[in-house]
Amino acid sequence: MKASVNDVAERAGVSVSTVSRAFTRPELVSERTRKKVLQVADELNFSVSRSAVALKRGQTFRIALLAGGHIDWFSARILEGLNSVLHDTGYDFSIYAITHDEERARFFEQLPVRRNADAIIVSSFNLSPDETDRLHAMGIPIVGINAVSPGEFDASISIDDTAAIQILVRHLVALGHRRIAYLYEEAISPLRFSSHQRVTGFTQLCDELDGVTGTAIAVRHGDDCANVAVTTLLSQPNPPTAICVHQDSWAIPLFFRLPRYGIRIPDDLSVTGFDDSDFAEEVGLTTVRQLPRDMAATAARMALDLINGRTPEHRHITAPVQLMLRSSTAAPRA
Amino acid sequence: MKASVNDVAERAGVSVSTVSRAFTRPELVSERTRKKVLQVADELNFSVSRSAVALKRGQTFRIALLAGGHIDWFSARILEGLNSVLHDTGYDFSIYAITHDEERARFFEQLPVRRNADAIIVSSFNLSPDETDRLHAMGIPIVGINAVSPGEFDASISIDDTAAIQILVRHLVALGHRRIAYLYEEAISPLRFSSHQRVTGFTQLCDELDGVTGTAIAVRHGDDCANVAVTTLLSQPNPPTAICVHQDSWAIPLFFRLPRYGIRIPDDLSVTGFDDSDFAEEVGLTTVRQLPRDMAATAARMALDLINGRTPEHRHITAPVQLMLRSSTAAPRA
DNA sequence: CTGTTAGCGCCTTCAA
DNA sequence: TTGAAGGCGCTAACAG
Repeated sequence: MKASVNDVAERAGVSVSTVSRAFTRPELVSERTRKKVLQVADELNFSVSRSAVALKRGQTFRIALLAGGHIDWFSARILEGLNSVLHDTGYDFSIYAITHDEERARFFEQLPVRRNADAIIVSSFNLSPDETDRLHAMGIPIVGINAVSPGEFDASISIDDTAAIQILVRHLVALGHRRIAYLYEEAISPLRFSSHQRVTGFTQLCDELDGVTGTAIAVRHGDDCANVAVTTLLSQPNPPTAICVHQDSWAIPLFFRLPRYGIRIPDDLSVTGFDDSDFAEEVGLTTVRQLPRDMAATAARMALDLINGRTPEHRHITAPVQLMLRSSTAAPRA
Repeated sequence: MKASVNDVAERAGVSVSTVSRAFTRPELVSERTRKKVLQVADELNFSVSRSAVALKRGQTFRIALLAGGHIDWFSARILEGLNSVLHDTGYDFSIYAITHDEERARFFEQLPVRRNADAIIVSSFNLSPDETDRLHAMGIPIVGINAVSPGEFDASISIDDTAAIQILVRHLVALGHRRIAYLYEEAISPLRFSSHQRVTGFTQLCDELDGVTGTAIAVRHGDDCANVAVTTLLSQPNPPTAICVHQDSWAIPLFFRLPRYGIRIPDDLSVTGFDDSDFAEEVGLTTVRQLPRDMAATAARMALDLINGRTPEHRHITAPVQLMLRSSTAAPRA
């Protein structure tokens, strides 16, 4: 059932090293021998054992992925992108799904990755200096995706969250909006997610722009975004005329529930999202597109470079974003 | 940087076997020795190399996951569920993302999993007898999730697709609907996805029920579900009063676009989904809930049992579904 | 171009 | 309770 190089060697009448070479460096083996070996290998259902290669070469052929515990639209794209590059090079994934702060603490304390991954990819996490140090102590390359860290990653690719949110703000201001709200996720832990930069980017630009009032409103985890939105709209005489939400999926409740309470989009309220995820086009949501699948593929290539001792052409990349204009934004009514 | 059992042994003044035992069978080592070893291991940043253990034990500590190339809501839950059980037992994932038919053919021809996974988990695939045979030839346990196969899996967990769709039909019929349409995904290859059973289940029950007309309509991959729906409604004098769609996400376009053309849900048309995925509650979609995360966790436990030579308590499990009544279904208007 | 051999890091008899 | 030694399957010198 399980043939090894020895079995193949014996049956093909060659030595084990020839078998090994026939697979790893075919150019060193004569055409005829190689064909013979490959044929026998096939007959015997042989294929190279990654564990053995790993042991011999001192690699693990495993990539650790540190990401949020819930695989949302973004994380799913990240996995797809990583896999599209890494799978064919023989790499598998160790998925460290971090849901709670305790898990996070445990991860950084125990570093279970030690000696069991060739690289670690950090997605959408902000790391503290301490955490970055711990990671580096493992002695393997660390690649960040949308992960800002005071320390340095060996490589990284991220969108410019600040610039991205400001594009949306400028779009709204150009339409004539002067009172804008931003609904963001109240972080469970202070350093949780890198996208928190959007909040500060939003606030800053609104402050700078003459006559523009920007209000950042925290949505507690588990709270309903629509309730928060309506509360905001009803709690002041001059409510915002536009609401930016942290990510596209938050806009769904707004689209469905606001009209029932007499608030039409975009007539009474403009709404913007973030991500350009699956249904954004469907519902006509103005948003900022990022391409996490592509970002992850790039991150994977950089990781491979670093693992193999090559220097990636670029080590720190800013990924492009694009404003997607749709029907959820319009000029405010007089 | 990379300490091995030898380093730990030397520094702790014991033999390598003692170090090994301190980790794998602590009960065989005296309290004092064990503490000493663990302490030194910590100082040296030691942790057991999975590659070496794998080689020694003849396992791989990898699980192959065969699934669709796009990680949708369902696949993401599957990954979460598998990882929740398998991660802590030292298992990583080899993700075989099958997008095209050629990829599928290549997979079954080359069987790259050979000797590089301890089990294979097949999610949402229908396998041909040939494919099942090929899989079995690898000599590792095969566990199916929502995967129906003429051959046998070593273990499986699936919902009853036929029963599930029929619950929805009966719900609609009880409300008074007599003309019902079912929008299903036209399979790219005849054996593609197991959920095709829903179509036959739908058609069968409608045929059986007196006075009920069921129409199954194929939606081509990439086609817009809303266009298909409106076409259906306008192409006959007595159009359906209810539409069942293949999965929740297809309902989103209906909710958004139908009202613009004067079709209100549920007043003019009842709509049902399938899955109870994230936004279903938000938009008030009547649907059937399945719990893929739980199913995957169960599948993972069965896989572990089979890998370790244990017999799972149940080998073939039918997972529960539940009708989720919401506001997208109502009695048809006279 | 091909064969021989040592050893990657660990576990597991077997012996003490 | 601990130690010594072989070998899991493969690759990379080194030798021929």
